[in-house]
Amino acid sequence: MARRVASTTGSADLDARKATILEAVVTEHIDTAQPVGSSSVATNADLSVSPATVRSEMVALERDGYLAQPHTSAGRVPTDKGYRYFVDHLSEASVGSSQQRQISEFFAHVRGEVEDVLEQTSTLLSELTNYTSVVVGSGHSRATILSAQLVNLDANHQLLVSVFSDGAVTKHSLFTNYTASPSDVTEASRQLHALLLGTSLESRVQVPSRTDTVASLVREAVALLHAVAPTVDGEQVFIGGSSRVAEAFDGVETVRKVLAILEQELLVVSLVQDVLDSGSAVAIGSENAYEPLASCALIVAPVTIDGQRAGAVGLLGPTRMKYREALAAAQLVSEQLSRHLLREDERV
Amino acid sequence: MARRVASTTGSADLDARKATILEAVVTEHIDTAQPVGSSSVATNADLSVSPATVRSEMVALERDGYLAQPHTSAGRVPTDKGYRYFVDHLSEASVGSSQQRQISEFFAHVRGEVEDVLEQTSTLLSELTNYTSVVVGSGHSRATILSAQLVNLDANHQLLVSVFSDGAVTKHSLFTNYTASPSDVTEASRQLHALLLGTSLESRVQVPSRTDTVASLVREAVALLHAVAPTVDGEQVFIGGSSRVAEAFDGVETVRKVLAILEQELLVVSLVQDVLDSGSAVAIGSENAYEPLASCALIVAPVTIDGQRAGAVGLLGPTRMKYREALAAAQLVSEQLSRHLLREDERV
DNA sequence: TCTGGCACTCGGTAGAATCGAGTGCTAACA
DNA sequence: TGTTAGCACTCGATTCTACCGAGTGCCAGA
Repeated sequence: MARRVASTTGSADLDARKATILEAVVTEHIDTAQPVGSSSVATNADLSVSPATVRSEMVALERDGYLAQPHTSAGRVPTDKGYRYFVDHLSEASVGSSQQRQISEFFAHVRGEVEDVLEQTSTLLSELTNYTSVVVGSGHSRATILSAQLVNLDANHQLLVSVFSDGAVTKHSLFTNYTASPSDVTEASRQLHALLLGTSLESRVQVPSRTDTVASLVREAVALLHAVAPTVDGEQVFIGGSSRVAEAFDGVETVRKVLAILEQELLVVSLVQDVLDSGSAVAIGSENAYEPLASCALIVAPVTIDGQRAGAVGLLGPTRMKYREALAAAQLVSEQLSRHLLREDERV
Repeated sequence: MARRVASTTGSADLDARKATILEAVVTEHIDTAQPVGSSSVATNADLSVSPATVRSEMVALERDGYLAQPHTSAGRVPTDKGYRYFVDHLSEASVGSSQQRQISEFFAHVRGEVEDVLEQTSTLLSELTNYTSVVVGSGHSRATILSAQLVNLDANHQLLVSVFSDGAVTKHSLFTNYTASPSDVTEASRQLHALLLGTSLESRVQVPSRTDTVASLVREAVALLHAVAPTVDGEQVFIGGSSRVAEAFDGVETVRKVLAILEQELLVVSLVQDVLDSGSAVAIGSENAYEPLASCALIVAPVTIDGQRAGAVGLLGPTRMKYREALAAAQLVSEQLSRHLLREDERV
């Protein structure tokens, strides 16, 4: 398991007692949102030592950057590094059985287009956890093309409609500076279909080199499709429960900043991708590449089809979020979603 | 112009001085978010009377429900009825020239699919006004069908892909409890295309009554398309600048509630529709059918193509929003958008 | 190495005093 | 009759103080 921040200071594992204390502080702070004092740690965590002992350990933990004091004579609060240690040493937890049922129930009955499933999944995840959820559906560059056609909207404006084996349908406008007759378009559409059928967006396709209208249409349509394909443009982002941002923070300004981020799909995609690349399942506070997320944690679980990344599900909450439950929920949902999409895929 | 609330108490127009005072109170309160006192009205509004006179008028305005006092010995605040009067008697204002340029600029250069245009329009509107914007694109029930095809995803799962004259592309999954061979699907697709070409979703279509697989496929596909069409399902909603909700209110709880509403597309559509139906351009506070919007105002301007409602643009802000500017912006954008869509449409 | 004891810090809360914006009322005035 | 100046009054907001207590750091003793 990655321990990015912890490793930067070269610190090894904490000894058992420090670890227990850190865990107690994190747990209680997540629960109460208040600084945690030595005495409550001494009583709650079942190490039979006095508050004074806990205190001296806390001093050490603060020195090493795991804890911080809002001000003298207040309790301790975990730092990002403290949360990081906590998360990295989290005992695996499974989601509650009622939630488990809710998830199975959902995937057993959900039906319809992939987009709808992804959107509903994002709502599900948000309702399960009470955090804002993010579902990213990656492009369909691996899917094969089942159908491609050109539809004549206008003498200079055709619509390229493609259907993919994963059930996706895309449309792209093709504007030409020459005029194509309806019959040209029909013929181009026929050729295009024959040409692209069974290929994927990653395939090389032999386009006609002739210069007549039909050939030009075909050439431009293929180029259009292949040009747009590999960009992030293909990524679909679904945000669920954005109103929960307002539950997670109590400063209106923080809420505004976080919402502003969620509005930018590209940014969200890249944040999620960063977490996936980091090798960890969570980005905590300043680990997020984006400053306004300093008080947020982003949990991400990949969605795969046949071992291929097909997207990701994520949860965005405050750094003091309930990592154990949220991680478990994200993981379970991503697994089930992967399985669900695979099943859809295999039908082809 | 409608004066829904005002008319409920049977009150006629206010006399000139009361109107001036009310306007002054509303204007200042919108600006400062503070209760407005008699003296500042006396100096700012250019009726040459003393604060005492203003005061006695304010008493009357409060009695009639246009103003309210947060507590004794505070200034006055407009009620929803007060805002309503203000809005109904608003002098027409045009948007600033720099904004006007921004809007023309936008519509001169925007290109691509309708959905993209609508989404970008919503961003534009939000940036122009600093309020959260709503753009609703209505269904394409009037548009004629340019193409319809069935694509075989699976023995029991076909995808119905339709292309409309307005450039819209829809897809619907068709699950059958019988098995259709690829050639059946191809044939059904051919028939379907011939059958639907040139019709609109409102047209009656003569479906084959035979019971063979192909006919069944055709019949079910037509039914599927026509069943889904007239529902609100066809409405597309684009929210722009949802983070600005957090700017408009300072209670996190209010922000949460409003965001929660914006998450429900159907609700948003119906709210917008309500305003359109009301005959006014704005729903203020409790005029909104939905209680959590009691502190919000919703401005709506219809988008039309050929006199037909094709959607709407809206702005959601606090009741103390800048009505004049926001109304002007919404109106101008809706006009330009209508023109833009019409141009797209006429090309067909 | 741990612990109990203790002085100390400092944010939060409660209460009192004060301030002042704004009101309502009244009596006089045009 | 409508308008105005004057004035007492109200009440939220602000400031100040005192004080409480949770929590700390340190130290001496077990």
